[in-house]
Amino acid sequence: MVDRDPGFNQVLSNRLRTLGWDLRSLSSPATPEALVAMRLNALVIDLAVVGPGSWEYLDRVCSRLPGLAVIICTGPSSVAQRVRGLRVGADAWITKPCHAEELICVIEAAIRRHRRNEMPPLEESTRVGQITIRPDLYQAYAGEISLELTAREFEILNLLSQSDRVLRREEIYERVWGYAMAHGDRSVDVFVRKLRQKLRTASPEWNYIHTHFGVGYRFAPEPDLGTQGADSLGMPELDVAGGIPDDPEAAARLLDELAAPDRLAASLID
Amino acid sequence: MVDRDPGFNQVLSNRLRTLGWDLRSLSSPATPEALVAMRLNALVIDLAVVGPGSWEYLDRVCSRLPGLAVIICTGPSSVAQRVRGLRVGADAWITKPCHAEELICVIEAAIRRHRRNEMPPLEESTRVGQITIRPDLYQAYAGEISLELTAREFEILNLLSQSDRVLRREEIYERVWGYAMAHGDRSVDVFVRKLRQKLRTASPEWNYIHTHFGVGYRFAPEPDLGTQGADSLGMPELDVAGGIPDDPEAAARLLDELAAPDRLAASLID
DNA sequence: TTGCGTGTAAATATCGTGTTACCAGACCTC
DNA sequence: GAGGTCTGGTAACACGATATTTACACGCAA
Repeated sequence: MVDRDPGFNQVLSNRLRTLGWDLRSLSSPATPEALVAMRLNALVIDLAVVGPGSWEYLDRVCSRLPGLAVIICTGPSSVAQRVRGLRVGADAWITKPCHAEELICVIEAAIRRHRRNEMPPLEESTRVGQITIRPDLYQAYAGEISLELTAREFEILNLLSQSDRVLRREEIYERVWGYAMAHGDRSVDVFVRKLRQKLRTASPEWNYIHTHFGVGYRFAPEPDLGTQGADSLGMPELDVAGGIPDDPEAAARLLDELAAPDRLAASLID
Repeated sequence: MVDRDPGFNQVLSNRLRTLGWDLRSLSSPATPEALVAMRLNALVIDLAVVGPGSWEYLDRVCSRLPGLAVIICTGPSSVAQRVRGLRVGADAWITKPCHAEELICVIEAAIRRHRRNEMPPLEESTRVGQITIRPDLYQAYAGEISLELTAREFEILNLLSQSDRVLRREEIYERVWGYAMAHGDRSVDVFVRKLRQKLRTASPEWNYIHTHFGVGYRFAPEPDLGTQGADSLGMPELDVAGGIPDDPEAAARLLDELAAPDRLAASLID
């Protein structure tokens, strides 16, 4: 944003920050090259700040950054001025004073247009344990060989792998299926079973999906300690990844477990 | 244009015709399907003509034709209304009365943004497998001989070949046809079949388009190992690239396939 | 009209999904 | 710790969803 009005600046930056936008506020126009370096999505500019030579400046900016959304937000103007600004390459012209919300909508509309035909954000493949998850191929691999996951299996694995928390069945169902889980539905269990089977055949010495009894499932790649290490310690390793869960119910359960250590082993069937 | 004001209509149509635009003037809103059939670049609409249900109508139009530039040109309105219109998907909101010239500039700006992203700058001929894709001729070749692709077939092939990802049908449809795919539409499947057939006759020993069940299609030229020695052996050559998998389950599956060769083709749809 | 490209409809083949039933293990109460 | 109850794991199966293919109708242009 290039603007000198402190109030306008304040209102807009507050609103945008709560929306999670990254705003840079300047009180004088930057060179087109500087704008390129900023890697902007949109530019909101008050022509009064630019002063004489506005049209030339605007022209240079628009031709240097054809993909940039340019919104002119300035004081009273004539039709001829607005026509000229739009012809030069601006995407919209807003007359001050204006509502912040309306300006934001106009910016969004301009960016939306620009974004529409861009290739979707390249989803990176992630490695977890011995498994590679490739969202671009809707598939997971152990080394080079595919796990042959179905679409739904992949979505569940992908969801689980993106979080260290314990996910309740209802949560999983709602995020994968897209609607609320019916009471008594065991679909998630069944798919977790299929996933586990395919994970086990592809990478037998690791455990990936852990059961939290009465709660849900948690994804965490862990080398399979093969049942021999646990006895020697005399007590199971207490390593709830991520510490105390955010979910108050799960936290309460954890505290219960700490208070009754004799029942701890049972809760970690993993 | 959807508007009932005769004067406004007259002025605008005169001006647009001298600019060489093709204008269709309606006095009542058309269904999204009718708009699709018109193959428009932009839609200028007075919400007063739509009456109640304007937002729903606007929503349907914008989601059905994501590539259409929508300009709302209507009487006095509140900030909330304008915000809502823009949020739903309109590109601009002009308040009547307005200057024809300014409205035209706004339309131009919206179309300009839309057009900019339409044609990928890539005009070079690319080679994939045994096929050469020539965007400048709208045609693909195997060596010197043309595949005789139709325009739509070529566009789909060109789109697929530019990405290694799995592309969902809706994605393919929207980028090739230019508007949202109707539910249950199988056009993409049919064109993929025609493409596959032409690719197979031109280059039988390669596979190009791979099906990802429940997801979509992916383009990747891969030499097709097998199917040519099959007759002499009386059994399909089982040479899945990489030989027999280490994974016991996959190996078992291969043995199953050997036992029931008639099901082999189906299992190799990839 | 004919020919061509395009899109729809229907038949078929195949695969995936989710239900169900049953069993094993875990939890709770006593 | 024993018995009852509940939760989760497993397998089989029927149904529904999805893909492929063929055939055909429509629109457009020569």
